[in-house]
Amino acid sequence: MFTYEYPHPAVTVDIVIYTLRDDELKLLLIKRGGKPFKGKWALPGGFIQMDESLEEAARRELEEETGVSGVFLEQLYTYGEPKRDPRERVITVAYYALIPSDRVEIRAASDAEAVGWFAMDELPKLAFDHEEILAMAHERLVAKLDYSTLAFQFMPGEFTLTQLQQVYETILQQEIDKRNFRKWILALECIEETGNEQRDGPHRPAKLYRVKEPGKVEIIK
Amino acid sequence: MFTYEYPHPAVTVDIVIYTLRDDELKLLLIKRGGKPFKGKWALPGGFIQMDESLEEAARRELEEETGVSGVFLEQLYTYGEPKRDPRERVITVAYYALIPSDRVEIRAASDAEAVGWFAMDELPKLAFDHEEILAMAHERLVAKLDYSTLAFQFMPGEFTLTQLQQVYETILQQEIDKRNFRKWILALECIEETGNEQRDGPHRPAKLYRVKEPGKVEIIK
DNA sequence: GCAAAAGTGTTCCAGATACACCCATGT
DNA sequence: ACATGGGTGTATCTGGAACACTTTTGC
Repeated sequence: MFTYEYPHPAVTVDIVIYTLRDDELKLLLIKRGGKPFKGKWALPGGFIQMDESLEEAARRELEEETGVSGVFLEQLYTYGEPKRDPRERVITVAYYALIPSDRVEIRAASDAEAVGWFAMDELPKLAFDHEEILAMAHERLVAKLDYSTLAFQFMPGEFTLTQLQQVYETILQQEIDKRNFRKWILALECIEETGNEQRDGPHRPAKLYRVKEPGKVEIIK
Repeated sequence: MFTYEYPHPAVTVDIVIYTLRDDELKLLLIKRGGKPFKGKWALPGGFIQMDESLEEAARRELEEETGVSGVFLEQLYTYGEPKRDPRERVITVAYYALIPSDRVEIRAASDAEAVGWFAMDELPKLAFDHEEILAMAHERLVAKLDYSTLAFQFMPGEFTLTQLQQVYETILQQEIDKRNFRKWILALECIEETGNEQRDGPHRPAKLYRVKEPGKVEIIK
């Protein structure tokens, strides 16, 4: 038992975990195994521990649910409406994470009945205020695609320009001219040819590229 | 006394309160009257109450320190390093506020020895991690000046284009071409002539403008 | 009439957009 | 040989940047 002179809220982290799969933007949801909202889908997350920072808490939860570490993770917003959790006052610090398409590996965590990747257009109703969190995460993702090199965080170690273009087209939901896209992306000087080619059908092989500084997300324009 | 099954952090809000005064960007600091960091300067802020939202807490603190309400206030970032406060685990949700130059009125709050407006180049050493908060607030302010109509939040009800230009020049710390600035700002169609003029010296009077939708901050470009 | 700030247009350049064909391969 | 996706260049448009003189007033 822990006792304080003044009331304290509980603090959680919730994470919007994005990846690209089957040419669709997908995010990870867990089916809640406990109260409240038992049986409803929700963002992965949990209570912070007293000896870890907020980002450490988010990375711990991320790894518990997906097994991945070292991926892009950024704080999104903090939600603290007094009644957002029916149990007690809970303030949640929301993060969003991007997982490269070749590192997806779901692990069912103990406190969830089920885990699943959902496309944006097949989302179930969510627990708490998680739909609001999702809306803000998506807004941020779309915005950052435009003014930063965030999209590279979805790419595997080697990729073709067409694959990269599909990432932009999938998230922005609009077609992009191939020549202009290539001119623009190469002018950023953030990627380089690996020298390898990908051949996967009756057509000319595609050059493979890699990101020069994989961890880095630069502001552009 | 308040008792919980698991340990809970304390949660505070801290506010970076900006205004423009004497052609300088200034922010409000308070001299701490209590422990920890007694006698040091810090951002205004305080513990959240259990029945108010985070933004309500920030607005309450803002009004306690300055007397103003209804001004621009936006969440900045949440800081939660385990040791950022020596007393106990304290997580702070930082906000920043912009006060129009004609509404500045300091009120000394009970928990502060002194209150003062500081220019960016005359800041004292600050308590806690408040310098980090300030750095992020300034970064956000400068960025938003470029891609939104945030600057209007500093303006009084009526203002001249030269005054508006000075706001940009002061915050961005660079000179702007008068003709290009006027062309750009008028093309936004966010301000309109009031019909009044300001005459204040041996020169041609300046037209006065007002913001069409004073509360609104639009994303531009 | 002079000093001081307000007001006003045009040229130039760079970056974004629009657009269509040839290339290398597997079957 | 043909079907498939990979790869490339030019003309145009648009928004930003550079730049100097006239206007109105108070003294």
